[in-house]
Amino acid sequence: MGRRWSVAPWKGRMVVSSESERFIADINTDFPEWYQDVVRKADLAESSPVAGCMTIKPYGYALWENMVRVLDDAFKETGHENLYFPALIPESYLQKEADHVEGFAPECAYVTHGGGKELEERLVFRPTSETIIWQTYARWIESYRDLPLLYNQWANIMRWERRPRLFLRTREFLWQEGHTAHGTREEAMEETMTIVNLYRSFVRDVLALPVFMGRKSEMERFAGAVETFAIEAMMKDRKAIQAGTSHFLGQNFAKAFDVTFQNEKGEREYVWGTSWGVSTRLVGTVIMGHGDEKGLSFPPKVAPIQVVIVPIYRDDTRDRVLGAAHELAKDLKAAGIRVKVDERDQLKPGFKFNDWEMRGVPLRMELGPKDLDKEQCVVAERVSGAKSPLPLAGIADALVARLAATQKAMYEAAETFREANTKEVDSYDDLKALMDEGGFGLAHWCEGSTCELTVKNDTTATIRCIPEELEGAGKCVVCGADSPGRVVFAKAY
RNA sequence: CGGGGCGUAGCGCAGCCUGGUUAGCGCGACUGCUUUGGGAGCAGUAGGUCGUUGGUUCGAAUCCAAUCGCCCCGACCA
Repeated sequence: MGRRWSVAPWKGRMVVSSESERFIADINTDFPEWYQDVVRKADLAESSPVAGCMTIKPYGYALWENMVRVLDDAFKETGHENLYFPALIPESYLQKEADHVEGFAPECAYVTHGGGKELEERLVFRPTSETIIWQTYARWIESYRDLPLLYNQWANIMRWERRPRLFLRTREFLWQEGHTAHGTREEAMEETMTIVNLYRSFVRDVLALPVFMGRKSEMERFAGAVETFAIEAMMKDRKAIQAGTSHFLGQNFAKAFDVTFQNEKGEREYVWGTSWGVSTRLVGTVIMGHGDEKGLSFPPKVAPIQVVIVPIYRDDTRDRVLGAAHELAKDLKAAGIRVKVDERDQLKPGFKFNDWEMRGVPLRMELGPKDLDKEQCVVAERVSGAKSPLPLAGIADALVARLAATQKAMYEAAETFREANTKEVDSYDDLKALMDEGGFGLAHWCEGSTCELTVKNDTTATIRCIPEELEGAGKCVVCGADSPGRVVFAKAY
């Protein structure tokens, strides 16, 4: 898998491989390789001895943890409680909902032996927990007084994917899955929408990425759901990624697992359900949504390290500079900033600059003896590359403000990028051309599966979602029939 | 599951076609000295069942077969 690097002509020699190994592939010409490079070289994760599974390393896990913290608070604020169901599910449970089993059976992993003996009934390692949860809810729910049930769990999931990629599609991954039960259709639908809107705000305000939010077509719907809603973000290669889903389950699982309650009038009714989730795929979403030719670029709100201090010293100034760096770090920490002092003694500052840029740290502080003499430091921004001196007095407040500005700038850049690569198209030829060059195509669709499939076969692009804001009469771009609105077409992860 | 590429030191590679001393190189690691404001230099040290199994041969990293794994494209799929 050798990589060739172009010769820098003025140097008059080949850039040797030892040098180029420090660099990453070109994001514009070799996106998949770029992705692998940044994940590996930034120490986010690596693949494991078991195909398709990954070891998440501390820097990558910290990113996930930051997302988990914000989301978990948001779930609790909206009235949800956490609990935990086991990973192993009796095979027979999975069989009870017809669409569900059809959707998940091909990618299930089974436990067949335990204690040295073959099990009487195989156990499925959960590909999602609807079945075991609804089986249990049947016992937990008796009356309208037990409703709503607003539960969430943080768990690992196993789906035997055929083509795994770190964070984007792994056989084992981490996620949260909310499973709620309600007394009325309206209430369950409201819950579905509350969560998908929560996901949208999270991705916008915390991950700094704009999304399209909308209904899924019947073809793209979750196995067992009546309606699926999703948020779709654009990656730097102009492909779409589904960043979160929220499902209105209707009474499908209640009927499959006989989950009923007595209403105020004493009548038995089936309960209404929802389920919703986001996963470690969000890490991949951030990587591909913000990365550039220099590597990763993390929004301050989730960056494991928000400010890195690179001390610059010689032997005779080491103690002075390092001492000042640690004092500053203490101040920044007190101001709530996630800060790190890069004390690696054997590396030159220049190397560290590039290293932390590749690893996506939003702000870098350079601190040397000359700065200390002037009671200042030099602050460099990852996104703009701009470097400027800042007085040490009041530095914590100044950096808090810069982090906020960076968060905003990153969202705006992502939005500009998405706008530039999103087009309304009104002919099938235009749609095919756009899907070929990459980007989101907003086109009218008659809601027929035949037309949807035609597009998929011709372009490999799919309908990512059907946003409410694109409603309005028109003619289907494929067949010319009446269309209730535009939908988002794109190639997707 | 189909097409293509690849498994040699922690990482990146050469060697294989045309079998033959002790399997090389760069980076990294370790030790020492000099360095340190945009990817440091010199000297020395350690590090390998050549993915695995079987076969051909006096002799296999090299030839043959099988097998496992990784990457890309496609099919399938959150």
